[in-house]
Amino acid sequence: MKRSEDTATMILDAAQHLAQTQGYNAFSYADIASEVGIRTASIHYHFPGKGDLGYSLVARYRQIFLQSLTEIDQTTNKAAQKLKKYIDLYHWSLLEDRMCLCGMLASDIATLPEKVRDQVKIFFDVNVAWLATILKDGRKADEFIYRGTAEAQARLMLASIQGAMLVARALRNTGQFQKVTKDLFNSIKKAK
Amino acid sequence: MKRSEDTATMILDAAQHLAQTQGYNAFSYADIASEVGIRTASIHYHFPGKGDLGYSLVARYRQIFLQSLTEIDQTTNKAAQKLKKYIDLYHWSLLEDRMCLCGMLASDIATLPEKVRDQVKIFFDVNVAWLATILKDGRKADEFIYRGTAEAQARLMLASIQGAMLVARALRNTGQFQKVTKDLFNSIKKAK
DNA sequence: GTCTATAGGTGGATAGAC
DNA sequence: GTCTATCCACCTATAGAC
Repeated sequence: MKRSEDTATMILDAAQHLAQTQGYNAFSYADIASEVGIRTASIHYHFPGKGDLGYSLVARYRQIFLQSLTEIDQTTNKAAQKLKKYIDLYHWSLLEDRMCLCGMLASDIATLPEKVRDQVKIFFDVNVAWLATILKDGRKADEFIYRGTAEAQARLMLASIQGAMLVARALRNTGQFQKVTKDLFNSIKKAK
Repeated sequence: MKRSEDTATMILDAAQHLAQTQGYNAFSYADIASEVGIRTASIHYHFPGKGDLGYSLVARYRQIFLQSLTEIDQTTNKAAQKLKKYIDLYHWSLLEDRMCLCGMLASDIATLPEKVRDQVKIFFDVNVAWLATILKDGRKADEFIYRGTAEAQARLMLASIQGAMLVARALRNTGQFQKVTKDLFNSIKKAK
């Protein structure tokens, strides 16, 4: 019940938490209202329908995620370090028992409004594009070694990370995620 | 509206289809009733609560999946061939726009009854155990090459395959799944 | 075993007072 | 902007006739 921030933000925070832990179809306006400490009618004032809420949710998530990627790009030049920090982004989320928001929405994809679906798609495309750049740079710098195109490897890594989160949460075993992503990292890391 | 089979089976078939395409929280007894051509009360006769239905659903899925694995073991001795057929199991599912039932339930894990959760966990454990055996045999037979333990590699492959389904469905691109799993296969296949 | 009828609860959503 | 009050559709579930 944080009362210091503006309501729209508090609603989005609560909705995101619920969406990441339970899924799009498992939370209600009542759940959000209860977490924020307001009434459901107030939510409708800020987000007329659940579709609007979902759209704003993913749009904000994408934007913040993109900022994180930019920060990673600025803090180091080593591709291997960048990749580790990228994996950490997801790891931190998992430590709070949160799935990636878009990984979660991906499972609900058939029931999402078109505009929300598009946002999820864009999120994955951005991830693949960023990863492909890192992988390409890393191979050029002799840090990574892998067969095929950088984009193909990027798609494999995105799928593996999302799947690792999904399975680790089901097994209630965060360590599983760390092991899998470490092995994934090692599979392309060039031995010194 | 198949009337030839027994009702319980028809209910499970419809529920499984809905669960794999929409998720556990996105389908109702009314949806099943409509697909089967009966009333919701009839479903409650066979499966008193949704938890009972969910449990029976995963238990049957596990059993049928295990049969498929046994069949694979019987049709070939080549580890590489077995692995390909294993991936095909998931691929066929995806061609009908179906996620793996347990991958889908994994995303809904926080909202599932305890007994359903346990079934999902067992499904993943069975997958890892079977994959680990194949990977071990394949390495011994000089078909596969990978670092680390067979079990670690098995966990990576399960996560990658589940994630590949998740992302491919979100992007509405089945070809993506084929590419990713092919690259995954090639990453451990020993060149002749 | 399947039906009709219905209960009690919750879903997203709106009108209008403050 | 937030509230109370309310709407209707849908949810899971049960009782009892057939």
